Amino acid sequence: MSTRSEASAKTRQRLLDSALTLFSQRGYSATGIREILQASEVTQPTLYHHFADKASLLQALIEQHYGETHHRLVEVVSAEPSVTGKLLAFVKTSFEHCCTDPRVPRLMFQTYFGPVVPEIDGVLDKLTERRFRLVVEIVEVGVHSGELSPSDPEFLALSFCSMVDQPLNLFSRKTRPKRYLTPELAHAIVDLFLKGATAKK
Amino acid sequence: MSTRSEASAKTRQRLLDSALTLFSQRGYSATGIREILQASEVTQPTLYHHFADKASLLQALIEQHYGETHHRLVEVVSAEPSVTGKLLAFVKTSFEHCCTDPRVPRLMFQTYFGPVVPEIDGVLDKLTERRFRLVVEIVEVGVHSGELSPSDPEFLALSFCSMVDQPLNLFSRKTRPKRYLTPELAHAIVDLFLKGATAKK
DNA sequence: CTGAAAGTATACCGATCGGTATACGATGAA
DNA sequence: TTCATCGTATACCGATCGGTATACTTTCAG
Repeated sequence: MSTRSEASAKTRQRLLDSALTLFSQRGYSATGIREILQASEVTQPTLYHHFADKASLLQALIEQHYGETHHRLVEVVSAEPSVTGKLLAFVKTSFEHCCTDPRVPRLMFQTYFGPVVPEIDGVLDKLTERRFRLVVEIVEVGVHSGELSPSDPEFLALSFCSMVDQPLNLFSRKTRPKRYLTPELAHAIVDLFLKGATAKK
Repeated sequence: MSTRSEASAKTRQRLLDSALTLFSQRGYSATGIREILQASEVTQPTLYHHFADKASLLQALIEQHYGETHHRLVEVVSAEPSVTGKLLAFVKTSFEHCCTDPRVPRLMFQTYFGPVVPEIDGVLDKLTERRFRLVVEIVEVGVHSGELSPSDPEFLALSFCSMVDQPLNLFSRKTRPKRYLTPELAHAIVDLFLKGATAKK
């Protein structure tokens, strides 16, 4: 049992955790390495023992959390047979992730929509595209089966993602995202996407 | 004819223009004052003659452009009698503004969604809320008249704004937003919002 | 037992940050 | 003509930035 490497991994994780907190609040470029050191109670040489530089910290965070999130997303979507079920699972799972740790989506949106971070440019685009493709695939099935109207699947997916991601982005900034990102809101979004806002006679 | 104050105003405008370009690209905190000076071909004392500090530059930019944009938005929305017409005018005008100068929405989204800028905190929230209220009012009329389904107007407005703003945010980053933010897309968004994605029989 | 890994403590590097000080040149309004 | 305004040029301030160097413990693995 290697107590040694356990402690090492714990130190590394403490660094990542502090970086996640600070990056998601103040942003990457506005967060100093010293702040991360102080928050994680680690000295500077130790940080550079675990990570090559500041950018590597951000990269490690993005890849770790994006990987976990996407894996889970594919899982729950696959488990649902119907198009409606897949869409609902997509929204609910996205909401749940945000409620579990709002820092993660906060960092993602912040890095994606915020100022360009040259060291990361491209990586985030690929990961975001992957998530978007997941929705496109769901919608394509619906269009082909005649369940959805014969619109451009890319347009439908864009609009659906917008209806999901904008609230995610907005409410991940609040102190208690759970108050807003409810299962009821998830249902309402899918319902509006499918049926529209026009009154039924 | 005051050639003197004309030149002064021109210098001030050159500073604002360079700041808008740089802030919208690299972000507020990542943009140095020296970069702005170099881009606008002005010396440091001159900058501090026109503006108290770096934050005042950002504040001036936000108030100026947000004011103009909102004024125009209220104008075109009021000119349309129907709810559908108002919504369409809202989207089209928002798109047009972005095509005219993508730096403006880029700066807005960047400042709003990006890292917190303490000097500006609160100002942007108020301005964004004002725009949101405009949509809520439109939707409320539709709900009361029976034109729209009896849902929560705040929810409908949130979803509608999401469908508009997310593409705005995404495409304002592209080199030629005009390629994406077309009148056809504006129509499609309003149509989807009203009728939903479910196939009609 | 030994030596590499993981850690602390401290000091330093060059560069850049936002902002200020000083001295002086041009110009237009009074 | 006088004088405040608008401007340039240049140098400087203290602080912080990301990152490195050095020297010294502690601890587990081979």
